[in-house]
Amino acid sequence: MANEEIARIFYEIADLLDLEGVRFKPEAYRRAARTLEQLPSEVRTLKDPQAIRALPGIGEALSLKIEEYRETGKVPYLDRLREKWPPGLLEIMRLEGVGPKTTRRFHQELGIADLAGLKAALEAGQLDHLAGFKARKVELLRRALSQAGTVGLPSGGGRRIPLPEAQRMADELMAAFRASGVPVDRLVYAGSLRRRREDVGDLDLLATTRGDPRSVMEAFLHLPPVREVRLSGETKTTVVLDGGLQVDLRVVAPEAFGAAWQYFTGSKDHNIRLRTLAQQKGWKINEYGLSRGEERTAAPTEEAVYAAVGFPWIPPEIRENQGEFEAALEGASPGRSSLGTSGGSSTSMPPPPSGRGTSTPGSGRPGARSSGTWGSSSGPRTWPRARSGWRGSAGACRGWWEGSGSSSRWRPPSAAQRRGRGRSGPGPTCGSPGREGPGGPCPRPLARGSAGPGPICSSTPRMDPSRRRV
DNA sequence: TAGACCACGCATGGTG
DNA sequence: CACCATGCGTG
DNA sequence: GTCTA
Repeated sequence: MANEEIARIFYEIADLLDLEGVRFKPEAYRRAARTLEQLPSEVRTLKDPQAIRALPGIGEALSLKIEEYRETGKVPYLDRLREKWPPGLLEIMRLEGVGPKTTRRFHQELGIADLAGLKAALEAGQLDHLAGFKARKVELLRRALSQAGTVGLPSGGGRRIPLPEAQRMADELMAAFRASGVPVDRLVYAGSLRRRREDVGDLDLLATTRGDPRSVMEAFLHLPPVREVRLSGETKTTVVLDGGLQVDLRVVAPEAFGAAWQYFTGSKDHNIRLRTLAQQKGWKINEYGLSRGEERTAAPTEEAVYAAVGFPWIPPEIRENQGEFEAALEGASPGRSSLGTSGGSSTSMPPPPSGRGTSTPGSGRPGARSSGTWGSSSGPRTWPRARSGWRGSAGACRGWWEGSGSSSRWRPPSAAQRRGRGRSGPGPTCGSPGREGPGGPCPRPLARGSAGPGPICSSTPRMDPSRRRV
């Protein structure tokens, strides 16, 4: 019995609980599901209940359910939930841009129970009478629906690609991006690719610039392989490539590079843990740096982020909240050693051989190496020294600086800028059919090969069916 | 056993 | 028009 | 739901 199986069950329970509007539980189930998925493949099948109970995010109740499933092949709790909701609702909820709230409204207010019903209601114009649903949203829904039919759930969406392939695509994309001549200072990849997961669901790129991030976004949107623009703002843009791969780009000021890279690399659970730990020390961490009250500390390096919370730099490969924090403390405190023990793995420890050096600290730019020796598989690794007392420039690291040197001027991303976005900005998503967004036409309108009467920018694979995140 | 449960960006629609 | 809340999404 | 104070 594969852990994946249980993970899927937990994901489904989470979705159903979401439908019910339950708070916190859904995330708890997903957290547990992610933990199960990440167990080292050699241990795909766990035997000792106690060991399971010790895994992060899995407590009394969930370990019992696991045990239950193992012995009876069933999880009654899930069955009960399933009885309460038409199965079609889950399909609806997986539509792009449609979440639990919207799904429940469809069901409760319009009696919609599945995709077919939704489509019918859409064509009958029933959605127009739904509060909060105006032309724009209806159009987006129409798009999502048309895609669900074609590329839909089965294999089209949610496909994860093997690391090597993802690496190639990232390299190519970054090269093309650079070649476009944008004024990006640093350009690196993050996410599960940087964590060297076996396969990745999307690409995460991070760039820094001292100039106007909008011009960076603009250039990105027009890269050749970009098929569709899902959303695009001043600091964050999401596109879909021709192959169906989603790529997220974030742009921050150089001063925030470390914080942003850390955040964007994840994993989610690692980030939450780190931020929670920071919280306990009175710090707040976000992708722009650290803050404590009015006090603000930028974070040009990842080290600075970890150091603020009292940790050495942690290699991306083990950032899964699977014991790396505990291990880091042991390694850092004189006297003890041995990682292992805690809960799961911490196995995949030794980073890839420095061979293609790109991966770890440098990610494509070895010069960015922010740490000492973490290579050579042998011996107790030397955790990079945590530099404490590091202080960055004051002021939030959001927005960007105009000009440079002492004359540089801080420009927060304000409403004024959004207004000014007028003709030159990226503009919202892809304009609705008939019109173009303020930012001009979508790159590659009418994607080639997009089956069906696709609205602009159509044909996009969907997320993983189980809504699992990278 | 009570209480907390990360932190944020973008798009949309509603309000004044 | 500016502003805010909401929903969905990212790690 | 889990976890911690």
